[in-house]
Amino acid sequence: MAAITTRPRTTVAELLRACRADLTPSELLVAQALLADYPAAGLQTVAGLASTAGVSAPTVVRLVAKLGFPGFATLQQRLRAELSARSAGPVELYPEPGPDGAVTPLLRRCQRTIGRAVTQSLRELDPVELDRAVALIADRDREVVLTGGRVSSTHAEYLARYLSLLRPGVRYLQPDRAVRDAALLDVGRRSTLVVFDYRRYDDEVVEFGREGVRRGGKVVLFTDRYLSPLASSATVLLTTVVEGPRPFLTLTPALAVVESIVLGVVEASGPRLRRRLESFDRLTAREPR
Amino acid sequence: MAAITTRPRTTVAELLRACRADLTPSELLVAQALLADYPAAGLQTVAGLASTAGVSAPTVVRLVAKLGFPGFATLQQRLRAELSARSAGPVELYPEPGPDGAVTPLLRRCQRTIGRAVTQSLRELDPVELDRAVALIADRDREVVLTGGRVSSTHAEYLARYLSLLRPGVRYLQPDRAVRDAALLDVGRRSTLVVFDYRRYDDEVVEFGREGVRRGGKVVLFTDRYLSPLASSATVLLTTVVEGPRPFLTLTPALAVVESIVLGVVEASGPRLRRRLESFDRLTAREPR
DNA sequence: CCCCGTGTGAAACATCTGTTACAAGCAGTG
DNA sequence: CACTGCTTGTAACAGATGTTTCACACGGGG
Repeated sequence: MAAITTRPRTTVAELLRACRADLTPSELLVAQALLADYPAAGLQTVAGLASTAGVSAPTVVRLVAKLGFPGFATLQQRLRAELSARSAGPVELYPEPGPDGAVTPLLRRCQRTIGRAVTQSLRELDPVELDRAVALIADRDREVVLTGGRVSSTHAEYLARYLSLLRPGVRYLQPDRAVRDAALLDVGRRSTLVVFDYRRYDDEVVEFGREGVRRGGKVVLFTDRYLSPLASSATVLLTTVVEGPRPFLTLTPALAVVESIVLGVVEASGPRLRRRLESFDRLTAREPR
Repeated sequence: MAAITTRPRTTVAELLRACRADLTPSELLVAQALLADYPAAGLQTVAGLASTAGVSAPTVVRLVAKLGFPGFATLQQRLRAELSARSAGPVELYPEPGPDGAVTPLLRRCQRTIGRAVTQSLRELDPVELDRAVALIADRDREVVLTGGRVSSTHAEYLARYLSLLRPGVRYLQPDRAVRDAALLDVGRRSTLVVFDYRRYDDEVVEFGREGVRRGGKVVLFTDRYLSPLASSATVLLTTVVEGPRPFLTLTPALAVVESIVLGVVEASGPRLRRRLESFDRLTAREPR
C-alpha cells in the first residue's frame, strides 16, 4: 500500500473512449488492443503492445501522447494505480460503480461472494497448519493469549470465550496498547499467542506479536492472503480469503477457521474435557428453563 | 489479445506463499510488498518494487530467481497472464491447487458442515426480512443498541464496530445484566435493538429484548431456526442454520448475515457516508506504514 | 501532373533497466 | 579471536526500452 494512491479522476479506459474520435486508424488499433485486454495489455512494453495491435512502436507512443501523458511510463503508472485501487481499503473503492449499470440485489451478491469465500478458504486451508495450530492451542502446558485488530479482535474474543470453556490459562486482550503491553510482561516460552491481523494491518498488533516472539512465545497468526507483516515471525499461519461483496472485506471465513480450531481442540482434549464441560453445564443450567 | 492465454497452474501469489519458509528477511519484505498490492506492485520496475519494499534491487532479483523465474520479465509476463485470465472477480485469482489426497477428518468435516450451513443460511434468508433489518438499522433517526448472549455477543460487537463507522448513535452492550439494565433506561420509540440469541437461549437477553419492546423499541433478532423465546416480540427475524460439526453449533452463518447487513447499510446510506468514511480514513491513517 | 498535408514505419539514439560481480556486514562456531 | 557461511547493498555492465528523427507512402486539391 503506502505510496500515493491518489485515485485519478478518470481512468485510462475512459480517456481512450473519449479520444476515440480524433485517433488515426492505426492508433485506433492500439486503443482496441488496449481495451480488449485491459489493463494487462498496457502493462507490457511498448514494442509488445505495438505487436499485439499490429502496428509499430512509434504509433503507440503517439497515441500515448495524444491521451495527454508525458510518456508511456506515466500511463503504466496510472494503470497500476487503477489496479491497486481495486483492492484497497473501503473508501478508495467505495463508489461501487456497477460496471453494467444494473446493481445485483444485495442478498444475491452476498450469497455469491461470502459463500464462495468460506468454501474456498476452508478448501485451501492447510490441514497440517491447522493441526499445528490446534496443538499449540490445546496444549495445557501453555497459556494462550489472544488479541486482534480493531475489527478482528472480536474473532479473538469469540475464540477466547470458547477456549475458556475448554481449558484454563486463556486470556483475551482488548485492542488496546496498554492492555497488550501489560500482558507482554507474562509472555514467555510457555505462551501461545493467537493473533488476528487483517488488512489494513495494525502496527500495534504486529508489534505485540513481534515482542511476544522475542520473549520466547509462539504465534498463531490469522491473516489474509496478503500476509500481515507479522507473518514472518509466526509459527503457524492461517490465511483466509477476505474478498467479500465489494467494497468490503469479509471475515466470515476467518470465523469458520476459528470454529474449526475449537472443534480440533475439543477432539484433542479427550475425556477430561467431557467432565469439564459437564461441570460447566451444572453451573450455567442452575435455573432450567 | 491473441496468443495463448494458457493459465499457469500456480499463481505467483501462491508461489510466494509456498516459498515463504526459505526466504531471507529482506526477501520477505519484497514478498510482502508484492502481496500487499497484488499484482500491481509486481508490474513496476525492479527498482520501484525494491524501493517500496525498502530493499535494494538485487534483493528483488534474487527473490525472483528463488521463485524459479529466469528473470524479472518472465515474472511480469506471468502476472499479466493472471490478470488477463481473470474474468470472474478477484477470488478467481487463486485457482486453488487443492491439497490433493488426504484431508484431515477434522478439516473435512468442518468444510462440509460449516460450508453448507453458510450457503444454506444465505439461500434461505428472506430478502424482504433482510431489507427491513437494513432499514431499521440504517435509519439515522433511530439509535441502535446491540447485544447478545455469552458467545453471540461477539457478533453484536462485530456489527457494532462496523456500524460506528457508518453512523452515529450506535451502542454495544456487553453481556452483563447491569450494563443492559442501565441501557434500557434510554430505550424508547426511536430505538432499534439488535439482539443475538442462539441456543441455549439466554434469559437475560430475552428479558432485555422484551423490556425494550415494552418501552417502544423495535427488535431485530438474530437466532437459530428453533427460535429464541424473544422471537414473538421481534420486529424482524433473521434465522440461520447453526448445525455445525457435531457436537458443536456454528455461528459462522450468522456472521455472514451480519456482513450482509453492513453492506446493506452502506448502500442505503448514499454519498453522505462517503465523506464520513473519508474522515475516518484520515483519522486512522495518521501514521502511514 | 505536381504539391502538400497527413499517417506511418525504419533506424538511430540516449536513457533506463535488469543483471552480475564483488565486497562489506553480521551471526554463529571452533 | 579468526573463520565460515550467509545476507545484503554498491558499483559496473550489457542489453533492452522508450523516444525522436527522418524518409517514404498515400490521397486529395490546385
